[in-house]
Amino acid sequence: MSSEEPRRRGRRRSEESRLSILNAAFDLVADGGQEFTIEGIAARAGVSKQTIYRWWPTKGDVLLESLAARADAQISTSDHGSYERDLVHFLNQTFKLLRPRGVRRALRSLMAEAQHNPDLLLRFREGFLERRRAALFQIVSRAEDRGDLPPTVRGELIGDIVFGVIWYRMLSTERLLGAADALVLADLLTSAGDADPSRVAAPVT
Amino acid sequence: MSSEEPRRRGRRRSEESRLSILNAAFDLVADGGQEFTIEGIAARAGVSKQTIYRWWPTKGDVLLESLAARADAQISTSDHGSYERDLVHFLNQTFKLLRPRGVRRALRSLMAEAQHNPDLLLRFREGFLERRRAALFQIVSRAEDRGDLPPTVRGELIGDIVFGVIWYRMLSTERLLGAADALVLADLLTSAGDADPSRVAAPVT
Amino acid sequence: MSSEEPRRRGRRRSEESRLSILNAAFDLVADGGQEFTIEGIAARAGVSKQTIYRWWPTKGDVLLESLAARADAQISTSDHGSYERDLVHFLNQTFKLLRPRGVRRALRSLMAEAQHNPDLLLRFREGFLERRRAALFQIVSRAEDRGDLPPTVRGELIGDIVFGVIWYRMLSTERLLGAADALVLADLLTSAGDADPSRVAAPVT
Amino acid sequence: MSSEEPRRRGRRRSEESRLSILNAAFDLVADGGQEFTIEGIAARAGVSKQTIYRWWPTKGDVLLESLAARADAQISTSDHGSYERDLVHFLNQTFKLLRPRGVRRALRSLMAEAQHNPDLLLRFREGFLERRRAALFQIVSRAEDRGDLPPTVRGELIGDIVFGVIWYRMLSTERLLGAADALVLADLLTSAGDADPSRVAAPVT
DNA sequence: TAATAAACGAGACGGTACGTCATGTCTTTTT
DNA sequence: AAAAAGACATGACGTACCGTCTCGTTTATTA
Repeated sequence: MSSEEPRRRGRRRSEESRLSILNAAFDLVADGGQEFTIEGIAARAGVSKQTIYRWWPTKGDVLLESLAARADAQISTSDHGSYERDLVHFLNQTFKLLRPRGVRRALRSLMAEAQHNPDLLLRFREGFLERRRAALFQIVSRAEDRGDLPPTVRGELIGDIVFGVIWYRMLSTERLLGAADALVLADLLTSAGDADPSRVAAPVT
Repeated sequence: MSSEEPRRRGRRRSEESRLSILNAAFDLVADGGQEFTIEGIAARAGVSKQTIYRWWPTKGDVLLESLAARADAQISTSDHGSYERDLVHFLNQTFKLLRPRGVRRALRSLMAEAQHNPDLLLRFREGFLERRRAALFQIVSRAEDRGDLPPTVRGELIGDIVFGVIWYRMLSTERLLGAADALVLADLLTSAGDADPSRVAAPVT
Repeated sequence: MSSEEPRRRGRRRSEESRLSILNAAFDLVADGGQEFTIEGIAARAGVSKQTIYRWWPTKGDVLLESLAARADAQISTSDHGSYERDLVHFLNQTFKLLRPRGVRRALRSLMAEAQHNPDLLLRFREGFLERRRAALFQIVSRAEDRGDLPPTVRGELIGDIVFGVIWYRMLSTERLLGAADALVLADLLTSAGDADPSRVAAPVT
Repeated sequence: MSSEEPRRRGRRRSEESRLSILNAAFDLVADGGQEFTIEGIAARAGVSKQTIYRWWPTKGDVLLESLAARADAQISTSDHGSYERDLVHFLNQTFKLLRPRGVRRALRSLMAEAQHNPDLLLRFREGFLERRRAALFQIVSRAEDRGDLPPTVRGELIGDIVFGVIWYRMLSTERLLGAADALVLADLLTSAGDADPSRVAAPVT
């Protein structure tokens, strides 16, 4: 166990500062007032700017660290017996995470930051987007093992559709995704795509 | 009828300035050097800042006007005989529009701008996103008229999937969408989706 | 007689505009709010900027024209029998003209404008300052004719002292000059200054 | 005793920046090219605008600080045996200080600035004008002690006349004051003024 | 009575400087 | 060391005026 890095010299990094920075960053962006700036974070966290710069390359990275933890903690990929039921469960968990306005604002802000900083985009992808995809693919490969996976919609496209719809909605409107959307999406992804025109879809808003 | 605005008094707006501002804005953001600023646009267009502020509320709106024109001009929704063929054609045209790096950069930048300015987001939605959706829905309603539209994927979800995939890809990676993706997507959207015909889709919110 | 400029073609200069510009300029500067700008004058006078630029080179000149008229109208140099009485009368008239805060503000503003525009300073000197001096020198030369003029204080120095004190007070404080000051100043300028002619001037550096 | 400010925390004010700002301001205004602007000062001093705004409320205050130092350093009020000799000495020193065109330009510019900013005028008065008057009054009170002071010209009027003539000349013309003017002025101020000793001077406000 | 011409209001234009804000770096003192 | 405090150079922001330049309209003089 122990061993743990050879115990560096000097004062140790303040866990208190770290946490108050992460919280300040999230709170500021969640509140929606536009003062999401390094100076604003420092002021709200009661911390010097230098302390932020010492540990994170950009304010986007602060946000990223803050959000990645939340997502990992709140979305499971447990087995519910069938591909479709797993999917519905996954989607509902995800939609629930996105219910608070502040969370959506934070994610939108992070995605926006990443657009004019390629390095941050990379870290965002690896530290967040790909982890969400990996979670989804646990479900997919379990379905594959079960022989549950339909032939039409496979591979990366599944992730592109699921997260595509989620992000597109989040970025372009304030309209939330809900349980009904989870059912329709799961249905689409599990249907074999082989012709029984007798079914009638429900009317869409 | 006529109507003909009553011919206002003073000097008229300079069409030359207007165009050079739109082009300068697009060029700057397309070049990727991060100097996409009002001052940069003004300098490159040979125009005073005030002239920009007089006609557009934010630099995002300049970009929006510049991009909306391009998209309208380059994507048609012509009839190719079947829903699937129409879709493939639409998707390929769209993917082609997005081929140049500069166009993608401009769209990503605009989407990013819109994230911290709700008013701009509104204008972006109405002036761009909804117009793209409307184009797609011409194809959809033609399919409906033909009796070509499968029961599973209908209504707003079609747009959410199509544009969701496109935007998600564009915002999170540099990987282009191509002809193969067009076929798979079109196939998905046209398949009846009835592996388990007993299921009934729940109503969508 | 007549002669009268050969009567140019076209519309004649609008006396109404001219007056409302002069008044607007004076009022703005007298009110003390800092909006003493060409645009402000135009707006308040209900006139276009071009009309101001057509007839005056700078806003200082507008003010100059406005003030010169007032001074000429209100200060006479009538004969009151002695040099000293003429002086006292002249000073009191001048102090009275300067009593309204707005007049002082306008003069101060004009003097200030003239400091960073040599051409305007020239016009200010000729159109205002020298005219005030000339008025004073009517009194002085009348005294000379009478044999009333003391030997000590003569020539330009008289003007420098009188207007020096007036302007210095006006520019550096809000303290008004009054009747008592007129008496002391007149006394100083009329005293022979010959109590002890044996005095020797000190060596000059 | 000591008192010694408790040694504040962060980085200390840069004396180098302070001095180059003061010099840049003076040089710019002395050169007469009209680019006496905050941006110009910053550029010439190799300093950011923010650093100027941090320490001085207006560019006039920069100039004031620059000029006050010079005047304090160059004008003494040493004892030359008599009131008149002291005065002549004081005047000649002052005239000498004003000999360089740049110094006059700077003072005129400062006086002009102060005219549309009452707060600056206050600081100008206390930080400059009143200090010059105080210097002069050292001479006057020494004369009083000696019994040297003539009855006619006393109190504030002395300062008003001396500085009135100086400023009026400086603001309204380019004609320099010289040794001859010093003699005449000193003579005027030291003459007993008793052509008609029966008259009594009125008290000055 | 038509043509010509100057002056007018309105208002857009290219500019310059303003004063403010946020960035990322650096320096000093404290823990 | 690491932290808080805070000064620094940089650079963009959005605003205010500057002086110039069209426009369409009005008023006068000349043909």
